[in-house]
Formats: sequence, C-alpha cells, structure tokens
Amino acid sequence: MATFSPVDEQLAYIKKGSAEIVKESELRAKLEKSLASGKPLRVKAGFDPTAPDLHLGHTVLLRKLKHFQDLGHTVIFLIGDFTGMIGDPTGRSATRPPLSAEEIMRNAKTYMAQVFKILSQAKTETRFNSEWFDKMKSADWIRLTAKFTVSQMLEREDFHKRFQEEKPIALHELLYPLAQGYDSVALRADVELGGTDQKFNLLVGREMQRAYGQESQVVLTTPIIEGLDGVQKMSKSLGNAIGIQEPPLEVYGKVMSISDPMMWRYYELLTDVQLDEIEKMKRESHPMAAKKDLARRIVTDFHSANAATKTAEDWAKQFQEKETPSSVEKVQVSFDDIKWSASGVRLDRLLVKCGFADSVAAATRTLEQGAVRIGEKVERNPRIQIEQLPMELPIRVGKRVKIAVIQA
RNA sequence: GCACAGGUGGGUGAGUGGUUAAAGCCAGCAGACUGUAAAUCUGCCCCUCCUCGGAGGUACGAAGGUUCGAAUCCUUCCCUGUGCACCA
Repeated sequence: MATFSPVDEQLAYIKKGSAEIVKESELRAKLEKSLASGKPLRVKAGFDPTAPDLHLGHTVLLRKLKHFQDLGHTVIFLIGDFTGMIGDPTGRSATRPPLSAEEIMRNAKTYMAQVFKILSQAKTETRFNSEWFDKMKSADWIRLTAKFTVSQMLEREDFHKRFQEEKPIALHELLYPLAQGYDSVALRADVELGGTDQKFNLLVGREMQRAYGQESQVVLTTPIIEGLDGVQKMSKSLGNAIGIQEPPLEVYGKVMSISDPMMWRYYELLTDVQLDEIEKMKRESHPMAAKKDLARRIVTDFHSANAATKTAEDWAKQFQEKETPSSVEKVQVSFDDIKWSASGVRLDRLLVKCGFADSVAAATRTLEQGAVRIGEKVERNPRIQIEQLPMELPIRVGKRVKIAVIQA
C-alpha cells in the first residue's frame, strides 16, 4: 500500500504551475479519500497521435503529470487512437484529415519514446481508446450522444465562433468532445489534465461521468506556453516550437532567441526553479546570463549536463565569436548537383541542397541581400570557385551555420 | 431541390476588363543596431533558366467561352454558408 504526503502538501505541489482546477474542493476531497484508503488517484491525460514530435509546449503538461507520479498517484497516458480518426477540431479552422491505423500506431510509438523522457514508464499506465470504442455499437453511440445537447455543445468557443461566422462545422467534430468525455468514464478517471484550450473537452468528461453514474473527475488545466515569437501558442505547424528531440545546439539557440519577458514564463513552466528564486533572478541577474542558464537547464533535461556545457561553449563560439562550432551539422552534397564548371560551383543550388533556401529563386535573393557567408567572407556571387574535391565549405546564412561537404 | 451570399498568394484582405506577380496589414527571411533579446529603420517575400543583365512559365475554386487583353464579363461544374421546406 502506497503512502502519501499530507493533503495540503500534495495540493500545493499540484497547484503550482497549473492554470485552473475544477473544482479544488473536489480535488481535496479525492486526495483525502486516497490518503485514507491508500488508493492512488487515477490521473488521466489524453494525447492525439497526430504530432509525433513533442515540443516544450507538451512538456508543461507532462511535467504536471510527473508531479502526480511523484506524489504516488497513477498516471494514465491515454493515446487517442480512435479519437485521432475523428480529429479534434480545437484551434483549427478546417477539419483535419483522418489518419490511417498504421500511421496512428507509428506515431503512438514515437510519442511514447519521447514521453518517457519525462514520465516514469514503470509508474505509467498506457492505454488506447480504441480498446473501448472498437466495441461500441451504433446503439451505444446513440445512447452516448443522447447525453449532451446541441446548445451545450455550442458553448464551446470554437464551435460557437464558427457557428456565428457561418463557417462549416462537420457533425463528426461534435463527437470528439463526447468521445473524450467517455474515455474518462471507461477509465474511471479521478483527475484529467489538459491544456487550457482543452477545458471544454475536459468538462464534458465531468458531465459524461455523472451521466453514467460515476463521480465527476477533477479537471486541471495547464497554461499554454507561447512559442518563440512570444505571441502565438507553441506549435510545430506555426514553426515557433522547440522540439525535445532537436539537437542540443538547436534547442539552446532557440531558447536564447526568446524575448526577455518570455524567458521568465519559460522558467516558471519548464523548470523546477521556485517562484521566489525566479523573482530574485529577475532583480539580480543579467538577462543574458539568466537566459543562458535557462537554455542550459532545458538542454540538460532532454540531453545531459555534459551536452549542455558543451553546447553552451559551441553557442558562444558560433554567435558571440562568429566561429564555426564543432558540432555543426554537415550536409553531404554531390558535385554533380551543383556543378558550374570544372572548378566552379553554383552557390544558389548549394544553398537549396543544404536546406538554407526553399527554391533557387529564394537562394538567389538571399545571396543578393548579403546574407550568405562562406567562411568569413560575405559572398554575393552565385558562382564560386573551389580548389579540389572533396572539400568542406562552412556556410553561414543569417544565424544558421552548416558545413557543406562536397563530394566528387 | 429552389433562392441568396461567398471561394484571391502562408494568414487576413483590397482589387470588378488594360503598367496587376496582383494594394495594405500580419507572419516569415535578411541587413543595420544589439545581449542571435526587445524596440526601431531598411530590403526581400510564386517558380525555372542562364552570359546576373535579363528571359520564360505558372497563379486569383475547376473547366470552357467572349475579348487585342480577364482575378474582373458569360456558361457549366465543384465547394462553403444562410433562408425556405410544419402551419400551405
């Protein structure tokens, strides 16, 4: 039988860094009951198997789940393989195309590999919601949909807005919140976590459980962290995300590029630094030093302390001393692809090959603007001479650096 | 099914026969300034080809048509939304 910390202590730990708890009094009651019975709470969080690359935005929630694990409760990592076929419309103007079963499984696997960088796998119950939805008959669906009304559904801001704006809402999209709510019934969840954008769906879970004669789950939302631009929520498709699988130098550099005010928010949501300590840093530390520290912490989380130290050095080399760091990415390029003459190379094509430009036309523009540096020298000409093959060419475009390895 | 309103570049949104690769804004990229921060200023922001100065090709839901010339006019189709469809 597990032993738990006193309820007040647990509550404090849980509340830190969460956006909202519905309802706190119920959570307290559940914690008390669990303490008395020695039975851990069942804490559920659902994931769409659509984005196999986790980024820091996801880790805000995962860190909170981990806190529940630390307290001895059971975390249920629910993969919405069934609901993934519906596609949650949250935050999307268009309905998402459904995924195939194979894609979903593949995504789920990469998902788990990343999630367990934060969560303890041994303490996590991993489930798939196809487990119960595959068994549901048409009649069961009718019973399920009968438990919710159209006007309840339209309370969801996203539906409401689209309805008002006379934008399409596909009927199946309405099923998503219901299905997610039913997950809580099937799992007998005590608590469900989600981002604040999930609030509606999470609350449906409370309704559903009540409708099926269960005690309603407590809903805990975590803040949505803003991306590198500091304005929009972090999301891979917006291109403002820091992926936890990205190379250390990439992660470090991205953290360094966030604005000063954002840095404090990242400290709050992505590190275990206490609030009073953060306040102290705000007053006493140089912003750049504090940011470097933050970058180091985050790299350490997903790589290692050693990697973080090395990355800090590389970063300084690359950006503060304008040198080429040791761990820079090397791109293999065949001479035939970029050949201009016997000893000449088409730089514009090379830039495309290295991923610096989306098209030759774009590469040409980049060159014209003086953004391209070969070694130390700004190069504007799209044709350059090289000595012999193979050769390594350090190329810098704006803040990005890569080494092109030209093969004969 | 009928009627009406719409469908423009990553997003928003102008443009209703002729310098229109298509205004403005946002996002993005680059340069200057910096702490690769913020703010600010400047340039870029469909693709391909080359002798780098140009040349060509695509693009305004789709396909046809009218015209010297169409995102703009006509026809058909597709898509979205709204109304009507009980009282009759």
